[in-house]
Amino acid sequence: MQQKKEIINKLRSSNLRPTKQRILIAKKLFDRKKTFHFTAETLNQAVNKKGDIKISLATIYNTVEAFKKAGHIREILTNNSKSYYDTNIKSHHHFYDSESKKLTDIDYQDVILDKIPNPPKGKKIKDLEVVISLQNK
Amino acid sequence: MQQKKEIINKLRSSNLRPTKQRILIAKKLFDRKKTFHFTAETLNQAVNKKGDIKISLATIYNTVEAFKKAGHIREILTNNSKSYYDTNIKSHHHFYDSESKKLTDIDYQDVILDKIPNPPKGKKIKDLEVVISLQNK
DNA sequence: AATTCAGTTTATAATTATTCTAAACTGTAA
DNA sequence: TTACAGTTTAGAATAATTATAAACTGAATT
Repeated sequence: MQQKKEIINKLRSSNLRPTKQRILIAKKLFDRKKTFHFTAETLNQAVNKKGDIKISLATIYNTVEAFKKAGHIREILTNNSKSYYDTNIKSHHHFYDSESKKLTDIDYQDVILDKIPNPPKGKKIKDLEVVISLQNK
Repeated sequence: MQQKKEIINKLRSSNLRPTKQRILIAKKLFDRKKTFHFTAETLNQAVNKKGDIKISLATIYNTVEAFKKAGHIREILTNNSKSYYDTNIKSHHHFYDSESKKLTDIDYQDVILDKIPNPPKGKKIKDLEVVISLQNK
């Protein structure tokens, strides 16, 4: 469980002023046992469900972008029109269920890459993602 | 080089009436040596550049969707807001250059997966994609 | 504690990509 | 040649996201 102080430090350490809104969003995102997959829409619902304070959708977008830039969350590849994010920032892989449009983490040790290509000249590898699309049997 | 007849057969075989527009789009897509990566926007430009006939953007979208359903093209995972497609329909992988927003095919034999996870109960694997994001050195 | 001000939030407008609508058009089967 | 389902089209509608600019606020300075 992340204490408020920890959250404030996390924000401060990435040059994000710890505002009421950011603290509340950070709590929703990081104060949980399992990692969390979300879109701007689902985060907005989660954050504005309870009485608390009302956070505008623009702030949801701003904050998600700021957290992404700071490396606190990462964006996941899908071919859905919405952007999906994950609070698990370690390099890892996903199942994408095209029926339910839900993502699930794949345990890191369950994908083993034996060979990966060299990047083109002048480029380096920033990230490698494996996405396994699922369909009903 | 795909002859007009071949293209018409391709369309017919997937129950797509071979209209002027579809034939022209199919030529642009399939009558080339290398596989082709495109978005609705770039395809629209490519198709409407030359004098030929004018194809509306709605038809571009309709046709891309129809070709995708028929399995003549496949959609590629990116986290760009636009949809990217590939005329290479064999399962294969990509580099995604986040600076130029360009995709490049990775030779099939250059990625070797040694282990992949079992799909969840009731689901089967539809596709597996590896995307390697690049950044400048 | 009051002041200051850059950083932040907000409602709303704007933009971008895509899908929908419904009228006009066209390939093809009869 | 006709008839009609399938297709195309312009333009409207929608969905997700980003931009704008006014109001607000955290925190450094007085």
